Amino acid sequence: MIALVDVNNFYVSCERVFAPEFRLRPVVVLSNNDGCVIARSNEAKALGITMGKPYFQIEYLVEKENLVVFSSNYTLYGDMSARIMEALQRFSAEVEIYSIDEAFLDLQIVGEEKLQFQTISDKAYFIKQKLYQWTGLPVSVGIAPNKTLAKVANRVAKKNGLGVFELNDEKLRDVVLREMPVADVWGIGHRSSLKLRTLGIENAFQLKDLDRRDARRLLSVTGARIVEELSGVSCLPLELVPPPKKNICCSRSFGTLVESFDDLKEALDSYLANAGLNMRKGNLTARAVTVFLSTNRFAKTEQYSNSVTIALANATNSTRELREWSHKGLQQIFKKGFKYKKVGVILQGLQPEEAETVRLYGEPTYEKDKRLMLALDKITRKFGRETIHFGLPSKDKSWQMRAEMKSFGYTTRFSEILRVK
DNA sequence: TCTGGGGTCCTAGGACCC
DNA sequence: TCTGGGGTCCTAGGACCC
Repeated sequence: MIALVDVNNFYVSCERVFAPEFRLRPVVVLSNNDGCVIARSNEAKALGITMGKPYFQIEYLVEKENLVVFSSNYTLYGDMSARIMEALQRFSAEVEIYSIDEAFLDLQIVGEEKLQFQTISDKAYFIKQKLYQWTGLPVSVGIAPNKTLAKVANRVAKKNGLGVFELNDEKLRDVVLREMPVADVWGIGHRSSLKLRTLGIENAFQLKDLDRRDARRLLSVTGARIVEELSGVSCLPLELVPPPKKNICCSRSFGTLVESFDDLKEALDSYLANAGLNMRKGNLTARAVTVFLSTNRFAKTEQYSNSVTIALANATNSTRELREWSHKGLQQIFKKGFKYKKVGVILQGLQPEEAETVRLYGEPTYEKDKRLMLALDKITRKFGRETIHFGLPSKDKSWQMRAEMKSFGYTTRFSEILRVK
């Protein structure tokens, strides 16, 4: 059996671990720049706050409904995620980390556990209790014969008040699928659900019984697999080892609009530094770099957005080299007179460092770059991202993100450790 | 005033090869 | 007048996920 374990309202739950006084109040976590709502407590959901809601539209609820608001604190969430994932490994040899707050497990009762657990559900309750004890985070567990149905079961687990639900029996499965809108099925998005509606398919049970050829034609192989899985066939294996990344992207919206080329360049440099660090962490090199920028897409003023991709003669993981290319790219697409909201960089055609070919020209410089990057990454890891970077020390960084309600790095910085009064 | 960021997979069509 | 068959690689756009 496959179990899907996920943390309830993950970001909110992380905040509540260190601010238990907010356990009964409506809480939301905002996206970068304190832009949109990206996580909600059940109380916040009950107030009608939807996912992706712009914060300025619900700000009045702070006064009116005692709403608690946090800027996102990814260092905290990443660390809490690592704790959950590490803990899960103790309960199963086969764990697929699917997202920051979800994992699929091959769930079995093995060896001495037979004395402890009668059923798979018993074990799931035990896992749930232990995770809460060890991390302070509440999880839900859905159990079923395959991943798609485990997702379905997880959804029931969230609603039934128990936090655990096993979906094995066929009759029970059909009852549950009938209750489930087709758009809530994993892999069926907005577009597909509209297409399905034209065929009169409204719920997951009807989707399960969709003619296989229609499924293939309408929803491609991805959809065909979903239909199979809903009827109990397993098509999606557990991915125990994460496949290597193909692209690494880093971009941010600015705290205030940016007009000057130099400011854009400075922002781009900082995103590239981040992407480069990420790439080298995976021992990868890039064969192309894309730079993109855009004005505020919600503004009523004239819009401009553009991107350029530069294919590199040699794969590289040198931030210094990539920086030169990205500056050339930025120059190509920058148009004076616009107020920019966002710039970003994508490293593409990633391949393992070992696959690098010897350079015909410039090899000595590149060798020096490699040593430079090693030193740079070491310093960054030890002292933080702000310690050392390419370019001139900046003045005001008007482009930096807003994050006015961010909690502390409780678990990752000694200076910000929780104090008990 | 204020509206996120980072990914993957699939398909169709074009370019090219023998 | 008639104009093959089989394949790969790349890219853009669409759709989806958290």
